[in-house]
Amino acid sequence: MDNQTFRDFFLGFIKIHILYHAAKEPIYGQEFADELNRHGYKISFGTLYPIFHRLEQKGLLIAENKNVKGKVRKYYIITEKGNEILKEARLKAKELVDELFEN
Amino acid sequence: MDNQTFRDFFLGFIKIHILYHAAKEPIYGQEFADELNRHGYKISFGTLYPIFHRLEQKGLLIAENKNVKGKVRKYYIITEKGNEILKEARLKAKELVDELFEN
DNA sequence: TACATTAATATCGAATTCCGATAACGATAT
DNA sequence: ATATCGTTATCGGAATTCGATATTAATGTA
Repeated sequence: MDNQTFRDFFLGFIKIHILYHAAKEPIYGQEFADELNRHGYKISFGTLYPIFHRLEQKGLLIAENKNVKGKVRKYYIITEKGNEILKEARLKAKELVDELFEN
Repeated sequence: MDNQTFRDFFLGFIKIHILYHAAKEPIYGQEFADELNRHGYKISFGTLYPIFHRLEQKGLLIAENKNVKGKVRKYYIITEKGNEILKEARLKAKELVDELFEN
């Protein structure tokens, strides 16, 4: 599968995963991108950061700046609203994927 | 979940579902849109038809015009390449969704 | 003090995609 | 002939995506 098709199909999944990870612990862009890379998923910062910004604007994440070894990191954690959306999205995602395996 | 968020998260899933359905039987736009609607998923024709066109251009679907009761329908079926992509996408989708339920 | 380095976020402009609305199509019915 | 019907195509504006580049702020080092 070429990269363009991959992103076309899976960028939405990745957005849900952002919520999922931000529900478990605070996350920040660089680290999240690295983890995606480790799993073979590439996403440009020019795509990733605006996604964080929009999720924040929609009230699904909140950001907090933190100084770590002199570098400013922007940690995101999920909001209550974000958690509701996450649960809903997770169920829908499961339904849709289960269907793909129905004969 | 508002409609915009929904589409943002799930349009990729829907594209995979297009391949899935076109692998089972010939599908056409109007009918596919109706079925999405029945399941509560709304997608505009201005979005749907270009998706079909691009999947065709990429060689994942092929189209065949058919006259049904005097109306021209464009039936799409999956290609061999499309089938490979579908299988790959389905596995990745399953992995990603399973992860969402870990812990 | 100045300057380079580093980890990280922000933003740019071009290309692509998405969307609701509108147009177009071609066959049948009136 | 023209109205209607089911269907596909396309329009223009908005939003998103992308790779590349700029920016930030603290630290290290000369």
